[in-house]
Amino acid sequence: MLNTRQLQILKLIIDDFIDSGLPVGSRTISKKSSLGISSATVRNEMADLEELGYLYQPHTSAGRIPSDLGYRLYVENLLDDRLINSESRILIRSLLVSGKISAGEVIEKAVHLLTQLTGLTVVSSFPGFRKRTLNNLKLIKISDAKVLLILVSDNEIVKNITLPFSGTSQDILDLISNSLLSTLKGSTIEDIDVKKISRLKYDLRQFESVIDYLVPILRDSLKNIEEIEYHVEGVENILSIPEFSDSEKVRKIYKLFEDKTIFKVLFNNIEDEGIYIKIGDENELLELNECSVITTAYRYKNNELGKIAVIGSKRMDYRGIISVVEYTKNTLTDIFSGIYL
Amino acid sequence: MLNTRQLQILKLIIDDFIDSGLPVGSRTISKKSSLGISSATVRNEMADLEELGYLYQPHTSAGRIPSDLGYRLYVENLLDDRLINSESRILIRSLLVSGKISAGEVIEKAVHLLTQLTGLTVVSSFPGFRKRTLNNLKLIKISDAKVLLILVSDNEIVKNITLPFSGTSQDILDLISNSLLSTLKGSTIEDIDVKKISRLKYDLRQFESVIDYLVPILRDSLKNIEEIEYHVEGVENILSIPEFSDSEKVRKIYKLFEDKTIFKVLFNNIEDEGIYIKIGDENELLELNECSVITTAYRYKNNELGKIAVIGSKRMDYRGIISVVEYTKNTLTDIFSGIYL
DNA sequence: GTTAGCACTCCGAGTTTGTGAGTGCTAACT
DNA sequence: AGTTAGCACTCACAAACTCGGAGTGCTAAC
Repeated sequence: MLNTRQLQILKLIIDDFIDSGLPVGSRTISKKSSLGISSATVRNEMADLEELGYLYQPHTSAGRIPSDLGYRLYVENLLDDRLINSESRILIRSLLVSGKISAGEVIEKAVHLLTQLTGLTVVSSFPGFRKRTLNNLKLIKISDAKVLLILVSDNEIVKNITLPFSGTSQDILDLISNSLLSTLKGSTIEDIDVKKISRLKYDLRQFESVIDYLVPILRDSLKNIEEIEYHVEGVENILSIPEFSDSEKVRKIYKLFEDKTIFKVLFNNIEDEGIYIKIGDENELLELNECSVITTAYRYKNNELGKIAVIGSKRMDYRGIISVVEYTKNTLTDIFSGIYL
Repeated sequence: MLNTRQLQILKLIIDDFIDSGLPVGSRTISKKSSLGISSATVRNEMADLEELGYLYQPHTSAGRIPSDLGYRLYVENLLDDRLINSESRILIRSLLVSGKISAGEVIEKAVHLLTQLTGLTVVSSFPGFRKRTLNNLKLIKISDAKVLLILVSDNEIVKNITLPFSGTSQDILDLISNSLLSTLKGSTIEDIDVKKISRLKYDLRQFESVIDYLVPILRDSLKNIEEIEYHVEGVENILSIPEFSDSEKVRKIYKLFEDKTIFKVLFNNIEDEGIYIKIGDENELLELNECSVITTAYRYKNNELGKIAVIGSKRMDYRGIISVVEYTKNTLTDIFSGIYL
């Protein structure tokens, strides 16, 4: 569709705009280009590129700015090979020594690192809990009126749930814990239902009244378990996007991140480990239509996907950020595949 | 020092400035005041008040703005009786039905409510953990390589600590848990030391090698326990303070809240259940010298203090906010004193 | 002690002006 | 046919200017 020279010019314009944030004029390109081309010629090409929708002018007699379509072409065809500098590589790779800490903490660390390295806003999701099978379980007495239920899934996620539950001792709770565990171990969390729990009554007939009391509480609590855990960091970096100099817009974005339900939308359609890029209006969330979002998924124990999104200005350094995100994703996949544990 | 009329005028000026945010002129006060006083007279009084340091002019020929000293006088002597509207009262009182949920969750809910009611930034601290005595403890196997240590304090705080610990079964962990608990129950968390833990070796001679492995890990983990838990909400409301239209300042504040060590400074010197007010430069943290901070402490189980701070513009509605904060504090104290459990 | 009156100050909003970067178009050149 | 020099034109942005209004301090009279 576009000839080589047009592509070159488009790339130069976008590179320059990403760098400066100012509309790019024909003279700038003429001087930068190694084609030995005059500004007049560049102007002609620019007019064509604008007609095709890759560029636009904020006003007559201003230089050009890439449109969303222009960025799209840029990220798909005009990015140089992804490369990641060795400092970043070493930093990210340091996640590997985290065999000692929990999976959730690894993700937190990864999000923190990505925020540092990109200077942008980073969001991650951790694979679901409800569909996992139960591996361990304990009831722990906290006070006369409260008991803590600890659930451990096969993917090492731990959930603490506080239950209102009085008049029992830790010894009885231990017995109930063990019974519960032997009944439920291997079920998926979402499959745990009253029927299964009720079986307890027969195993532990001497505590029937306790069990009667516990069952409905347990059922309600299990229903309320959050499906996915999210981590967010660097929201304040939104402030450095010039489009958000208006503080009302910034507040909207903040509100957006406070309500974690929106992350479902953010990670919608991310179904493999590829790098997904959404530019401006391509984002479903219209609060983000001045942003670009780079998303990918890491593989958790070969069968589930955790997700990572980096949110920044449309003028972000796509090449650098994609490479860092990709490297982080691969590292996480490696860690969770167990190779390095 | 100041006569009644001067106080009245100062109050009118500050009320007006809090309302409008614009320098207040003599004519405005002359019209508002029920004293039947001309603007010229007000001007004379204003000149006096300025000389005494309670007011200042942003420039000649502008109206007056209260100085930090003026605000100080205002909050100490000129506030009407604190009153709280019944909707707020009901909302806050609804925290009482939270006997079912954990203390930490109650605080979170309270912080959320305060953010809603004040429209400002709210920070809270929850009483220390290290100085509490240990009430319960469990080791739970998460995977082949990881064990979760659950600690429960006498004030119902629960800590999860993941330990790298391989090659053992839940049965052995249960035995160790029980031994550990009987050894440590009643110690304060910070008093748990290697000597005490080592006693295990003699109780559980058959698992000597396991214990040898566990002790140093446990010791290191206990050292790293966070003293105090903090909750923050509504940081985005900082954006609506006009002094923070400069986005660089906002970033600084955000950075401030990311590093929770600063909360220690914030809650420094708050040692009883009174209402503390810091205005502008009175704040130790110079990032907050355009803000006012209202702080108080709720009583936790009669012997410890949790703390609450509301951070907003110097132009905040002191009366309303103080009353809401005070009512929340009292409600939390009631809840944790156990009266309503 | 209070107030009317007045000269004075100064901000801020609106207008004017000038400049520079950029454009599109045309005509000449290769 | 593609490229380029040249030129008239456009427009945003910044600096300079103008002007009205809100507010002041001071003085003199009440």
